Amino acid sequence: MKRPTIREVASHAGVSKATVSLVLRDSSQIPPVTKARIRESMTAIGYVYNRRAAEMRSLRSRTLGLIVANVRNPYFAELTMAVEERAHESGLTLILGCSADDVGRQHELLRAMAEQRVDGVLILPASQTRPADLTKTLGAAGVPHVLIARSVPGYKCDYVGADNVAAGKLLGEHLRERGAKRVAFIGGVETSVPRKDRIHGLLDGLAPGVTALAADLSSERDAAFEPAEAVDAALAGGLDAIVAYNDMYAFGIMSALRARGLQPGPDVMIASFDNVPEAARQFPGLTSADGFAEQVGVRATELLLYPPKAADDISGRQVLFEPVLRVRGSTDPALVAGG
Amino acid sequence: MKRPTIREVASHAGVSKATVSLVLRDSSQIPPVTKARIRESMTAIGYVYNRRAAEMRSLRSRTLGLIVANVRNPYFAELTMAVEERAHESGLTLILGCSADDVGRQHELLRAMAEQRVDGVLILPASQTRPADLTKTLGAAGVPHVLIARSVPGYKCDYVGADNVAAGKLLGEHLRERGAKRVAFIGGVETSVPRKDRIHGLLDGLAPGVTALAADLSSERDAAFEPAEAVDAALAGGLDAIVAYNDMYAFGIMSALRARGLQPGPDVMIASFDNVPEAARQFPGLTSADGFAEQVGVRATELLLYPPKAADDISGRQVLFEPVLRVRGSTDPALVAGG
DNA sequence: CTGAAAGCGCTTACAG
DNA sequence: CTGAAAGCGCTTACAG
Repeated sequence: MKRPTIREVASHAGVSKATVSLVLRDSSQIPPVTKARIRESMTAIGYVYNRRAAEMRSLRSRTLGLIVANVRNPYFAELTMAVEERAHESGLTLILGCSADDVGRQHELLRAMAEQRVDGVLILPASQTRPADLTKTLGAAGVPHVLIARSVPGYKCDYVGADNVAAGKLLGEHLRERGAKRVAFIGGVETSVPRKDRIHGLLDGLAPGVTALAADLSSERDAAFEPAEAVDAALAGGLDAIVAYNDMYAFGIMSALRARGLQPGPDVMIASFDNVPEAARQFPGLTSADGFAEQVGVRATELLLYPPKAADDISGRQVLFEPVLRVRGSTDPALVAGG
Repeated sequence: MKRPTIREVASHAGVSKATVSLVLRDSSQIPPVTKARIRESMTAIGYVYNRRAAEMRSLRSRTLGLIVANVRNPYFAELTMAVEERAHESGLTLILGCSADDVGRQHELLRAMAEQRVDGVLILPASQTRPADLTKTLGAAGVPHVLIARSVPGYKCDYVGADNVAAGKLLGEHLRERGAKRVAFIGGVETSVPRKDRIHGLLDGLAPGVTALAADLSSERDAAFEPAEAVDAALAGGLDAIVAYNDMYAFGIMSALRARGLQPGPDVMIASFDNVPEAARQFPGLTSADGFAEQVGVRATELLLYPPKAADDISGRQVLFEPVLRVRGSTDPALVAGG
């Protein structure tokens, strides 16, 4: 099935291809009457603009790539929607790739996006990503890009995310105030930068008081994370609070606690990071440090669309969101009643 | 920044453009030694394949469009990931659009995808979609497409989704067996086809026994759904069970019940549709009819990639998944213990 | 205000 | 085994 081109439109309307092209872009050079006539020809023969051909000639793609590990985590889902909306507003088409936190898969996606000549890429790097992984693909192809939510040590470029160190500290201080004595950290991939940052901040926030973090309780788990196992190990060590790497881990941990007859909150405090909407819907509600999913997505897209002036810092702009703690029943019994 | 083209590669390697092109597609016409030499030239000058140019010439786009209302609902998130993975396996790039269940937005997305010359579109139609909305864009442009999860009355085309009528019936029978006497249905958009199907099946499943559905308790809500309000209305009518349009509504309803001092399960049974992973993590676990998110995504992608033979039915293939009910503590106190 | 020609970066026959 | 030419569907100067 051959689709009509501007050539067919031109001959149907009795004008040249160039004139049709100008009408397509609604040029003021063409008188309204002519425009109307040519547009009638378009609908008459069922013409559909071929944007890819146009973009090839003008050497732009009006396309934006987004790579996330996974869209099942509500944090990334929210972020993805924010990016899609912002891209759509700017007339850009969004290409989505899910890396499954796998560097090989991520590499294929980056390559495909470079070959598609995307105008830019937003990437939540897989946790094992090294600078060379990004240099080889994005760098070599000269594709503008912004890292989101996870930075890559030793790789300088624009970055947007929550301030994980500050958020961890806030959480640590909160638990100390709530009287926690022994706190375990559970979840996250060992190599993850946000994980290190969160633990770092947490220790800082817990330290000033008498509260001691039982560092040996800090369970490190990979993708095959089994909450029951981690919770058993933590409980065996004796503890009164658990900090999860993020809300998704926390949900699994809460369920594991209940299965052991323990009430999250009254029996063991639990708190985490991201503050996905589901955190508020748990029973009891889950205390969580906001991850600013939507804001991160929007700001990252804007950074990509509006590159820095020559005067700006070339070594990479950093946008960090100040932490906000959403305190709920999982660390404050007074808030368990619901509502 | 001008990127090198096959022309540069050709002159660097001392061959013609055609030879380079053949190497790019790993043609067996070119001897391995020549290939190796040309590939060295590519890396030497930093050549990146321009897939869009290639596709324009060969009149394919190797691109697939997916339109969902929103990816925040874990059901659609799961479906989106399944589609992305399946597309990636077939060497296709995924373009994602979120309609926010808005027909206008959906129209813009469909138009953009047609202009991008996607090879096909998977669409979860916005609930207000009429046949003309799809005919004008996809039909006129001759873009192959498959509807997922929601059909459009009066529009014949390939469709993949759960069997909502059968699922509703299963749920109705389950509640009848559990001794429900008065059941309210809450949530969903009034015009939604799955909603009608679910209610239809539910009534069928409840009917054979003495159980009576208080039809007047069936609250219809739009995007501005306020669970508290709906729950109050339902409780005022007197009831012992609530069926939610889907799990996301159910979570809000459970939270509203708790805020009123009612235990989901023991005090008011609650069940819903989709069976997103979060349903199992609620406390108590939420009884839900499976929505087969992953399977729906995979099958729909396959339908798009492997169009029917000429001999097949032209009026649209239908793939309906047989319902499976996941019974949990929200309708069976024996299962509340957790685990 | 409109047209003829060149070209975006590839692939596709067709020669040799 | 390799090259010269035409063309995918547009846009972009440049004339007139």
